Amino acid sequence: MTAVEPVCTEEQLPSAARGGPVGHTLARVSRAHRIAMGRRLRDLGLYPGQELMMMRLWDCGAVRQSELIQSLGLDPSTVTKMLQRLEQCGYVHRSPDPADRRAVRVEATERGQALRAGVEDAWSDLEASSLAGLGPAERAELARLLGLVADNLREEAGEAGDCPPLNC
Amino acid sequence: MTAVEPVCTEEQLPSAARGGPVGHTLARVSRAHRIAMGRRLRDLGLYPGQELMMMRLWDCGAVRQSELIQSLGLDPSTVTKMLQRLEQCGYVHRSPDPADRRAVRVEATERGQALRAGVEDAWSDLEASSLAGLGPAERAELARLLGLVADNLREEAGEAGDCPPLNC
DNA sequence: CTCTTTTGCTTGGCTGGCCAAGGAATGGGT
DNA sequence: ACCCATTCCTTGGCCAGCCAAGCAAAAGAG
Repeated sequence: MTAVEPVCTEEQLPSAARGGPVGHTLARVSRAHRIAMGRRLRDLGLYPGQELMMMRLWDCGAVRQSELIQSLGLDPSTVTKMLQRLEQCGYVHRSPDPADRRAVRVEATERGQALRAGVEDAWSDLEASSLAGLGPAERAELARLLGLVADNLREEAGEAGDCPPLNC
Repeated sequence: MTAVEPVCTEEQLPSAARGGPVGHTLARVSRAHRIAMGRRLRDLGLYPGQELMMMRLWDCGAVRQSELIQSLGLDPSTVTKMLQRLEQCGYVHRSPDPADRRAVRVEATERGQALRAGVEDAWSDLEASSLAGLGPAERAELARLLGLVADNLREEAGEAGDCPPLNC
């Protein structure tokens, strides 16, 4: 079953998107992916997007907020609000950095740590589901191509000279 | 999967995302893509997401709101609010459907039509920028693989039996 | 002809995410 | 020592997008 079924294929892309078929597909896929992830995360008590922040905290332990902002590539205000909510849920603890009174140190609480297994399962599960039918070579190729696009977009985003020390 | 390149490649993916590297990259790429698109759209007076709705209207002329919902795959409430804003901006006109007093007919105004060229340019431009360095074969492969993932996700989303008449 | 279900859309509430503006603290230059 | 630029974070405002409820009209039972 190679699924060449003439069923519904292209989801008829808008003619105005002729100039950007890949981008269009990318947008659709990503939204579906996010929704599917959100469904899994809801059972864990998280909203889509929060899991990425928690991952960073699981990896890095206590971290300055600015490093979170950097590593996630998010707007500072976004991070502030997300952390406020995560703190209110008890997943995260914030404390003033003694060495720099402007800064805030963030770390996952025990409740936050407890989410890790569930989140990892959710990601693995979704990965399996969304890549079903793709062979290892195809998966690798998809990852590679997405990486290229990511590089192009990162470059266009202005700050080409990225890749900072990342001391975490 | 070799990819042990010490450069900068992977944007060091969180270890908790090991189970879903493709999904993780997908999320990042898509966000960057959306932002880059938003930058272009702002000059036109649109917010990211709205252009997809306008495309549909450009293609279909007057359309029932429910068909918009269906074809975009969005939540009804999302569409309602987007249309309210687009209407307030004068890009869209909404009128009650005489044949079905529950329904609403939507169409692009002249001001809305006027956006078309700009949006198409924006999409083409972003497509070129984001796919720079990829050959035609790679682009096709990327589109194909994304399509497969889209199918998988659509299926998982429950309503497998989709593919409605779509009389537009 | 009435009662129930289904369809279409709206409102309210919540999150992620952006930008713009602003307030502290730090650090660099003179 | 001083002042100014930079960094770090917060607040407010706005939009896309979700879900849950709800209301009105249309389509199906009975």
